[in-house]
Amino acid sequence: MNRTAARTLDILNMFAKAGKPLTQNDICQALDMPKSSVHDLVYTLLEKGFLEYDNEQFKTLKLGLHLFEIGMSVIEKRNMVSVARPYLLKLHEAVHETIFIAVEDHADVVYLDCAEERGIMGGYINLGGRRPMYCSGLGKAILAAYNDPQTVKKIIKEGPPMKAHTANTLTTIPKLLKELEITRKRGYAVDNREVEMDTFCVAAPVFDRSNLPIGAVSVASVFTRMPPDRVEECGKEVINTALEISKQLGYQKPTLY
Amino acid sequence: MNRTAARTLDILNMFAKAGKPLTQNDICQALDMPKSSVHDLVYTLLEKGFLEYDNEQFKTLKLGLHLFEIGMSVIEKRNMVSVARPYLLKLHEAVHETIFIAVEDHADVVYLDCAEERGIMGGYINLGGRRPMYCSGLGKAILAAYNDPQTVKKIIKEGPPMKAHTANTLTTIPKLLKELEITRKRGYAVDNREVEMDTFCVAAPVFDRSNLPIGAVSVASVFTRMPPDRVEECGKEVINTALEISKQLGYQKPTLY
DNA sequence: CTTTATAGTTCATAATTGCGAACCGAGTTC
DNA sequence: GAACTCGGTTCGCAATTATGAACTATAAAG
Repeated sequence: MNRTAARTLDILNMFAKAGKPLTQNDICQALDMPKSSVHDLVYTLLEKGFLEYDNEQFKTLKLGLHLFEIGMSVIEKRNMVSVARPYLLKLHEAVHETIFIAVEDHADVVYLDCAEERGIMGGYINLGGRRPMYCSGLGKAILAAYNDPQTVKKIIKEGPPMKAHTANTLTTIPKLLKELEITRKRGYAVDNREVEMDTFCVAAPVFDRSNLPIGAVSVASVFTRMPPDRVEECGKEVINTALEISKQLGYQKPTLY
Repeated sequence: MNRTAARTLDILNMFAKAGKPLTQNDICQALDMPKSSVHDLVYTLLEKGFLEYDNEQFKTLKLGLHLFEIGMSVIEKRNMVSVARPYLLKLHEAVHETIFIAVEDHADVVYLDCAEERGIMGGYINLGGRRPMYCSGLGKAILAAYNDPQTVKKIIKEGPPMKAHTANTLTTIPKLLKELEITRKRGYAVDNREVEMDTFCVAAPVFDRSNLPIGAVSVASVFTRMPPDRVEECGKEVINTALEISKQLGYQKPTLY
């Protein structure tokens, strides 16, 4: 790896994680780099608009708007999102819950878009944010769609060890595989308070023209609003929506899933 | 400037602009770099998740999802957007047109958020996208708010020369300054087909606690839907919305604007 | 099946970058 | 007001990176 390039990218990552303006010195400490080296890279990042000075505090830095621009261009080109949008809105109309669409990335799901006022979930989820696949409805929908224990194991092992977020979290691969078996039969995945005390989701996978799962759609709600018959209803809706999106993306197989 | 860092960032920019997967060779040509140098940097960008291989075509590269994550984190921290969102939705309810919120960046406005189904504007505008300030309602709202010809000149000169996008575009600084004078008196800015043949916008500036304009809100529509009395109506609404948002951000002065 | 073209990889050495130490400037403390 | 602190800047030599040329892999053409 090229050290200079790696350091440059590490600095960007650091700012993204930090969530607050930082000084050059903060970078030195966190990344264990000499001041003079940080100085040179920060200068370049400033020149290129990837960093800017914060107006509030003297000599503190933050990520430049330019990175927002680049970030948006990433998903504009992944056209699942644009194809899916009208379907997400329709699903939202139908169930009046927050709708998410996400893709797999390493052992996580990454939230790409939502239909609903942001913040109604208590601000837990940000677009661009991540969750481990094993404890997310979206993640389990995708994993179930692979229909292959080996693939599931491989994916999960790419990420950090499974850990309990709540009493309901599945923390071993056998438990997860059994749950995926049920998910496949049921047709939709369920997150029954596996990552937060009160959230409850149902989710279904989206396939592309090569019949591989490329993402998932979810209906996210709170536990108290989801008695069994409501779960069933939302499950049917989310399966339908995911299937319609899949068809738009060239999915052929008349769904045995 | 640090050449390695600059090249690394240039590669990211190139992918963002390109809008399609690229090969290492494409990079060599576009950025005039030797193959071996590109190779090293691409390797690092891949390792760090800033680039990934495209599944469709062998050995072509595209921007990694990780950059979407970073991009979103940029605006999460600029809290005007989160504060503004409910107001944008309310304004949308009131006027049933597409609502945008944008900030200034160099001589451009950058679109940060919208309320309305994406794509209703014919896909002209993407969140994260840019327009020159001089031919955008949002831009003119911000410029008018500075209330200082020197500042306006300085900002406009940061960008490329003013150029006509349509017959209505203002292409000289004196014309622009005169228009800003009218804008100030009227209270809202107008884009009367200055950048596209049929779009018509009204916009008003958003201020922060130091009473400086930090962005603007617009109602974007098409020319045929905007007779004078409708413009007046939307103008009043957008001024109100911008003011409410400004107040939330600590704006004090009871608005002489 | 040989040739040509295209894209990527490797490697030794020239060219650039990294870094310690010294320095600056603006606050704070004693 | 001397001494200390915290953040940033400068500079010359040691350490790392960049690169041309040679090489590999794969696909397309003859």
